[in-house]
Amino acid sequence: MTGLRAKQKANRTERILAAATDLFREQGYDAVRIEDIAEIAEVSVGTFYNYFQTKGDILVAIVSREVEEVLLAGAAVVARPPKTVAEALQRLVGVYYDHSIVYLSKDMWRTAMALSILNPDTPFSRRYSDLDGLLRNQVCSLILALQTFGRARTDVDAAALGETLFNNLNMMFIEYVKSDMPLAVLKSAVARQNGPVAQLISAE
Amino acid sequence: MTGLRAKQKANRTERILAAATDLFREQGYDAVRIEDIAEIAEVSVGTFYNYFQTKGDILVAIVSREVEEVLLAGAAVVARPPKTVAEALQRLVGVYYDHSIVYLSKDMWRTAMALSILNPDTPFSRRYSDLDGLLRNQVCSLILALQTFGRARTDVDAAALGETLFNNLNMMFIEYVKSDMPLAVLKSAVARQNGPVAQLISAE
DNA sequence: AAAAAATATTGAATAGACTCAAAAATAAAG
DNA sequence: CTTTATTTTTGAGTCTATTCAATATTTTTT
Repeated sequence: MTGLRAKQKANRTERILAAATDLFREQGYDAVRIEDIAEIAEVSVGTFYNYFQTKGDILVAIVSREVEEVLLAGAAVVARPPKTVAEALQRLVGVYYDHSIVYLSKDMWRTAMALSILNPDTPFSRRYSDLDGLLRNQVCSLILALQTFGRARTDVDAAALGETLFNNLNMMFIEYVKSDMPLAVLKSAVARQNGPVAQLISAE
Repeated sequence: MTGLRAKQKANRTERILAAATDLFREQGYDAVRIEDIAEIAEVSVGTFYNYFQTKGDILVAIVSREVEEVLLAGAAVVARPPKTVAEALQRLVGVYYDHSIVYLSKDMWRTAMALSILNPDTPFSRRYSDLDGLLRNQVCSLILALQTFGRARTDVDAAALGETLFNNLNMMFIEYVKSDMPLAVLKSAVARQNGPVAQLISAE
């Protein structure tokens, strides 16, 4: 039975998250003050800090929600991968990138990524890192699936290769949010980078 | 002819950098206050801000100096690469990592990387990004050198592959500074990841 | 349903990064 | 060597994330 307290807690968490999400999107992370979030969420500053450890924490929480969506979208690609290695990789990468930018601004991504490096031991940073790990595994799974379907050579370590490919696409996403690069440029750059690997591991 | 002003400016820059380097190493980035740096460097807080835009800026400046050393060390490996692809890659990676941790703590690296993502347009962040680009090129050059020496297949895009390999080793370094992973574990993880690529591009 | 215990909220106080108008130091001009 | 102009330093003041002791609310006990 959910007591009054539990209900209020869930309610406040939701209000704070919603307020922060809106404000971060509208004004950018830096311009938003905890006071602003607290006011819109109708709680005090102190209460905000009862629900989230730091200002960065709530951003990482918001971004983590988004990464969960990305993960789901990626799973669909792994389940029915395109025929060739190059196409399959590009499809997965495209899904990742497309989903990543629907709700979150570059500013929010940049800040969240920076903060997860800066404070890796915060609960939400851990969650974010875990999700990153799941994405990495997903790329490995894709390679494995391609091997299973006879599309890729089976004499290569799928996990090792998948990790490398994921780390590359992740680092390229960082470059993207750091700059004013358009999404299309990011995608074609990664396609080009994946080219040699796709060529080399494709089944003859 | 260097006037009095120019001399004093160079002198103060040096004092501020030295003070900040020592303090960051001793106490960690967060624990050091601008006031502390200013006091040891024998300038005022305002003057500090005349020389560096932000607290993060000076850290990125310090780290950038270090990356220049790493770049030099890497050049030696590219000039005379080991015989096999796997060995050559591992030698270069090892040189990068070994040099990176001589003067800078994990805390300093973590903070510098996070800040270069957070404020990519600060002058020192640009410099840091540029240096990263040079390191990336160095990995590409290594692949190219291996191809030239007949150690690697010449039918693969060396630049594309080099970028991927660099982005991977860079991302793994981030994982390393985020965690309490020992250096040896980092190195063997990257060696494992590079395995498939080395195998695939080695000349028959 | 009153009292006691446990849990949560609150906002004034703290700390430290950063700013900026006045003062000082250096350079240039007369 | 003065005077004027230019550049630099300075530190008190501002802003905002974060803390914490007092207060209020909810739950448990009697």
